[in-house]
Amino acid sequence: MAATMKDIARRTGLGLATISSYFNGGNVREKNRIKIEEAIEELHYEVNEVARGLKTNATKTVGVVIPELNNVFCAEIISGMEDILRSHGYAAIVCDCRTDKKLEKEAVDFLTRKRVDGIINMPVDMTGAHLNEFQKTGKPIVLIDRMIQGISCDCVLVDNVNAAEKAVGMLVEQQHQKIGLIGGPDEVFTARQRMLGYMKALKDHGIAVDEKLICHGDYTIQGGVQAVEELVKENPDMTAVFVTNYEMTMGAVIGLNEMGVSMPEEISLVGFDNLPFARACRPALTIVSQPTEKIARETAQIMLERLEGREELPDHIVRKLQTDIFMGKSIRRQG
Amino acid sequence: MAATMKDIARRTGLGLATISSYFNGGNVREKNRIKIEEAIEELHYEVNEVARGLKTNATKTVGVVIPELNNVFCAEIISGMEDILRSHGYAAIVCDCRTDKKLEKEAVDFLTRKRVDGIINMPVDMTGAHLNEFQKTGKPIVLIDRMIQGISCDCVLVDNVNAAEKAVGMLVEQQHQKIGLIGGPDEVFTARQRMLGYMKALKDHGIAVDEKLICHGDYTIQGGVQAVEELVKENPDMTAVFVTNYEMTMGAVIGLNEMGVSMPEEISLVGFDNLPFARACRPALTIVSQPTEKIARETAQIMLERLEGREELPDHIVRKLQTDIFMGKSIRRQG
DNA sequence: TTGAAAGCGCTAACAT
DNA sequence: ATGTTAGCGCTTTCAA
Repeated sequence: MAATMKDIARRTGLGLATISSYFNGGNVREKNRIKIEEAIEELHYEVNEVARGLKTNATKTVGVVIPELNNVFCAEIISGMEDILRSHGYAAIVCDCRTDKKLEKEAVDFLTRKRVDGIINMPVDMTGAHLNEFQKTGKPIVLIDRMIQGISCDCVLVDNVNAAEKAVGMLVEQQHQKIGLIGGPDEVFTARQRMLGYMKALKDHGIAVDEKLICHGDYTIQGGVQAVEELVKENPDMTAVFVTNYEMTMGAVIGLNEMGVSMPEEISLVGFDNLPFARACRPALTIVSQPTEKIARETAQIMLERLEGREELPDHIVRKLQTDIFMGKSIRRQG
Repeated sequence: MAATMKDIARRTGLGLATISSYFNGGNVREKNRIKIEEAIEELHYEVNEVARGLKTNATKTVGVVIPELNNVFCAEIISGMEDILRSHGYAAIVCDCRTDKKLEKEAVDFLTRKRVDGIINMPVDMTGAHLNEFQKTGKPIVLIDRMIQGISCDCVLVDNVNAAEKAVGMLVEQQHQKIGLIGGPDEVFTARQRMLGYMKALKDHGIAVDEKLICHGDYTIQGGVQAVEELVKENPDMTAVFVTNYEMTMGAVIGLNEMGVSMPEEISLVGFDNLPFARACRPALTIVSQPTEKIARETAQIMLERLEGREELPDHIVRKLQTDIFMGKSIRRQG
């Protein structure tokens, strides 16, 4: 069995409170401090965070619930957050719910039982039902990427309407008129926002929205392949496509590739996310690039402030970040 | 505050042991079971796993320490493992150590304090020093992808020598002789294995190993870019390259792209990992494909057996999995 | 500064 | 089948 504080107390002849005080930054006489440190060394003592958590009602652990770890956008954000959280002594329990509402609810309940100090969630269930019970604990929730109407909590978002607008605007500037959209599932917040931006850009330039040019993918690679195939088949006059997430962008490139449709000669393309992939394509892809680093940092910081912050914070913080465009060579000037 | 078992006891008029028994599958009279369930419902009771963990000395949590979450190979494996672990009631605390030995040691100590029931590790420090203390707890360790000499524990590996041999063999069959290697850091186990396979393949076909054709990258995208640029510059007679991980494969494709070197006309290429990326390239890449799903499953299963298994297991299980080749069009027949 | 003791929420003997 | 009780390892009053 691992050594306990009791063992240290016995070995040093000191009381439990003194040892505890030592670990919690209290004042301990110099010679006792030395005795304690020797005992720790010899016994290989490591604080038992479980016991501490039970007593203090704080586990120094935050739960992270996301739709797919196996999705570069999510992985990058988690990687960044975990780094910051751990450097502040917090562990991250990551739960991948496979874009499944039932699993998402289960994950939140699971984390509730684990008594995590807070939850960071990129929500799948847009009703927020999965968070209701947890919210009653009064512990902080930070939502990433997608807002939920009914839930009042902090939120780190990306300005997706603007992102899509800029992307489609660039195509229009190059004289494209028949611009296809490979959108995401209609129930996903970001997908709706990006669709909105697409429509806004068209309308602002006096181009009519054509339903036939809009295709709802499912944010997966295979979905992107299918969508682009469908779009190309159904719209011989289409000259450009805007793809609204990374996986589908990759899928669209695969699809064009395998159909033998040349880019940008036959079809111009603006994709989403993942700079390295954009650079690896031939020709390099023009893409919307999301600030994953910044999302990670903001989210972790807000969570840490809620957990540790002394000063009063506003009721719920909403941060909206802007995207960049990486200019590749996948857009051809039309006409 | 959250409801406790005491609250349920009070509300139902039953004793603590009965409630505990209810939660742990003991026998409880039907009418009491109903009373308990009503109380749970009304009080929104959720078991406190922290308290349970303190008592049972088992946290139902496993630690996962990896070099980079932001690396598709790692992300895929974690995603798969987490799924299986959670479906068995285990949480996964993921620690990304950024390929830093110091951070890796810190992560393991951190997890030790958190009293995780076991650790899954894709090791960075090949001396295994970071695991010594944890191993003294007697709790299970499962290593992924890289074996450590000094540490006796379970291990799920990929047959990387064979993988590289097959890959290089394919190039030789197409009459390539001057085959470049973009290898990984020399201190990484898999990198050495892949290098071994490369050499073995050349020797078996009577081709002399040329140091100038070997380049050590760092397993990153940017490293791949640099490596391919160097190799192409230094070796005008080189006709093919074998790249030994996904990030560098992407980097190599970017490099060729940006140098304007055509593939496979000027340079044939065999890459590593990530089927979708291979398909998205033009032309599609021929790659070595690692069984990430299977690695995840095997690892999680071994861990679960160590944690729950009644039957006696061998001292340390070593599983070695085979790779596949995905045939793209990035190899040109030479001469 | 240090020690004694209570208690966080749960499980597991043991007794009934 | 159910109740009583001790104790997991820690923090935190309260006294000394």
